[in-house]
Amino acid sequence: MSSSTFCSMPFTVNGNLKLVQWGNVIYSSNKLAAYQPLKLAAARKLLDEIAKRTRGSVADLQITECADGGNFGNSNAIDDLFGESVMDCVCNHMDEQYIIDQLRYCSSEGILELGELYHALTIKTGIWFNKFVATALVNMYAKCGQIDNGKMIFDRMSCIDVASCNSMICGYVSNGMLSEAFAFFIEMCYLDIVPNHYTYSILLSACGASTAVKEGKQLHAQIVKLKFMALTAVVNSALTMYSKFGMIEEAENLFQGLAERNIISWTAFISGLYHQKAFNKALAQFCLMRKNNLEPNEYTFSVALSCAASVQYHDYGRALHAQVIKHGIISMVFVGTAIIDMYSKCAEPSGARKQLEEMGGMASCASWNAVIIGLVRNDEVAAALEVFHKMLNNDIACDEYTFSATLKACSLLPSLAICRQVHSRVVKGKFGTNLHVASSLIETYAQCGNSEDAEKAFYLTSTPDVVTFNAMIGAYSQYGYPTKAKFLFEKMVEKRILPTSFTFLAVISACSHCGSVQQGREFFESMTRNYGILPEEKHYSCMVDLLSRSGQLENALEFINKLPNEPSAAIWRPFLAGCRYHGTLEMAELAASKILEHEPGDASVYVTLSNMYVEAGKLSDALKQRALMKSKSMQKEPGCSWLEVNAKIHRFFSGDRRHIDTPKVYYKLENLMQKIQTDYYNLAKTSLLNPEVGQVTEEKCLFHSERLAVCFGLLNLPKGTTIRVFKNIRICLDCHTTMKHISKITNRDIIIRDNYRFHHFKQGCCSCGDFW
DNA sequence: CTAGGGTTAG
Repeated sequence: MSSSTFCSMPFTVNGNLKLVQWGNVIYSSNKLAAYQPLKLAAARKLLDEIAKRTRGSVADLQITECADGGNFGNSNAIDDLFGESVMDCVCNHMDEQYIIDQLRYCSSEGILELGELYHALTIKTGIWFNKFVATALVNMYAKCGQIDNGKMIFDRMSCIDVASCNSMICGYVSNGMLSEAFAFFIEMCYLDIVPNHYTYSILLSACGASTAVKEGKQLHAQIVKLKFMALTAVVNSALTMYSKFGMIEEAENLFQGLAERNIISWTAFISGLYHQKAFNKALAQFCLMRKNNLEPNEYTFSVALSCAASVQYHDYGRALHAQVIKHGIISMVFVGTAIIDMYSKCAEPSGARKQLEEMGGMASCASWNAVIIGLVRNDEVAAALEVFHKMLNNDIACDEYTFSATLKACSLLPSLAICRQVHSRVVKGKFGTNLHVASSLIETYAQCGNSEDAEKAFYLTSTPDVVTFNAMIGAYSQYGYPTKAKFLFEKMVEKRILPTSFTFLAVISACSHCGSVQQGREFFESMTRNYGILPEEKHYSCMVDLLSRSGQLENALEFINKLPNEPSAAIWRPFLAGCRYHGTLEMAELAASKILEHEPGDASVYVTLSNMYVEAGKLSDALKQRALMKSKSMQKEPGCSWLEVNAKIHRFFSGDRRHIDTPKVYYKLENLMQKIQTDYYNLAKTSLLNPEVGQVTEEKCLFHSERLAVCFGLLNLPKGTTIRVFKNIRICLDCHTTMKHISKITNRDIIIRDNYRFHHFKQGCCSCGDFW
């Protein structure tokens, strides 16, 4: 093989890779504009080295700061490759080891452009004949994502050995081509090249990256046989592999058996524990490591921060933050993001935002995401949208996590207008078919009261997964489309997608809404029988709802009595709703007492009972409930301004309800709602993503406040009272919860009649199950 | 020529 062989490759000196000399500095011309400061620094390093080796004989060596390309195009030197004087210097002074070192640097930093330049240099100087240099080239291309070029060099090598093969295998693994890696391993064995401990290290990590448990175990057996177990790096690979498989006992055995544990061993084990959700144990190991005088690095801190975040050890998280600063690694993106995540999960979103600001331009998309998600988690929905807006303004590329989190914020508001705006960004970024984003879209449109768009988002996904199905089935169930919900469930089974516990909750609830008791029961039974899913309290509660709502109160009571655990308020509440609907006072009294045992401050129980007494003509009992409620309830949740409002209204209207001055009620409520409306209007206005799109006009008074519902409940207005319900607000007056989804009813007056039940609405309340 | 890390959806 001669150097002309190389010249036929895509990277010839005169071909695609244009090397230019400018001020005696060699650049790769077509990549120059893309040079980051890091790469410029690498070029400078090369220059310094040349200067050193030529002992300054190239007098006019200087680097020109032209990271942006500058007036580079004007240089006459563009096609003037390697000026003679420089080439002489380079040829005389660049030895193999230097090139190998530089190529290694390019590999670790992933600087393909500079690597290509060195490649050209090796051809020009002829040192690519050296097999160490060639191996370094293979490695460089493989690490820079150009595995094909690596393979081309490998195929042209006159003498391959285990090291060059390892480079190839490693290249395949790091490019996610696992089957190619294994095939190459087998091929090298055929060629009688004996794999060494490096080979096994690489392959073990490849197994960990896939789910090749069987192969991993075989490799483990081989490293034992080959006596590689004394080598920390090899055992570290195996340890990491078992951690990734979730086989934490195996990982622990390997870890305990290690004669010498380095920082990688500890980090691998701690992170294995983290993924097993053994957070406390992971943190204990972290402390133990520190006791053994091993200094954590950025990897170790990241995982320790994640553990602290998961168990919400706020103080420990802060201490870790301080340690990270002390170790001088605060500017590393991964650690910074882990710190943001820690503050987000420890309910200190302000700390998260502060860290994001500290990171400035270094912050990655994940860093921004972590802040947004933290704000959403802590109910700072408007702030979350604000951060998203800022992210767009700063031209940070959004990913599926960003959209999921932002859409979640929209669904909590809920605001259809903002949801639509985010959706437009989703489409623009081509994320519409991403399953995470699609699921979020379905959920958000459903919460914003737009079932058609939820449906559209669903049918745009070509291969919906379990979450997507769940979101859509949940939406159908919530919207009172049991037939559609059941249809989709069957489709899901047809497609061999295993339903989850949520799926069953949604379909049983759908059955409950359309009175299909038998079918609901069948779903409930098949859940455990056919899918091995154990019912949770939610499912039991849903079943009680199914039975009670259809009037099978005896069966419901029997069902409750057979429950494996002591029935909680969540079980008795739907039962009470059923009693209320079917007017069975004695059972209602039982349910009420059970609920109050668990939750003595639940005002809705008193209201319900009081209403039932009124209906039954037991006015004194009704008043007794009122008095009880007045003395006991609504004292919880200190600092909540809504409760103060509630209390005021309560005081205002306490006494004999039959003499309520209706216009005053109207006026008071109107004022109250106007205030809320203004708040939400301002909120929506400030968080508008694209101000040029227009003002918020359509849905300025969307809101979602359970506490408002409590206000209504406390009022307990008499028959015939008219309340003007603002657009899109629906509140169940029986259980006092706001309907989570917003109806399309606009500016319609609701007449409170027939004991607060609104039969002319077809949808049921998601909490108490009452049809309105 | 080898080993370790962060954020989602019902």
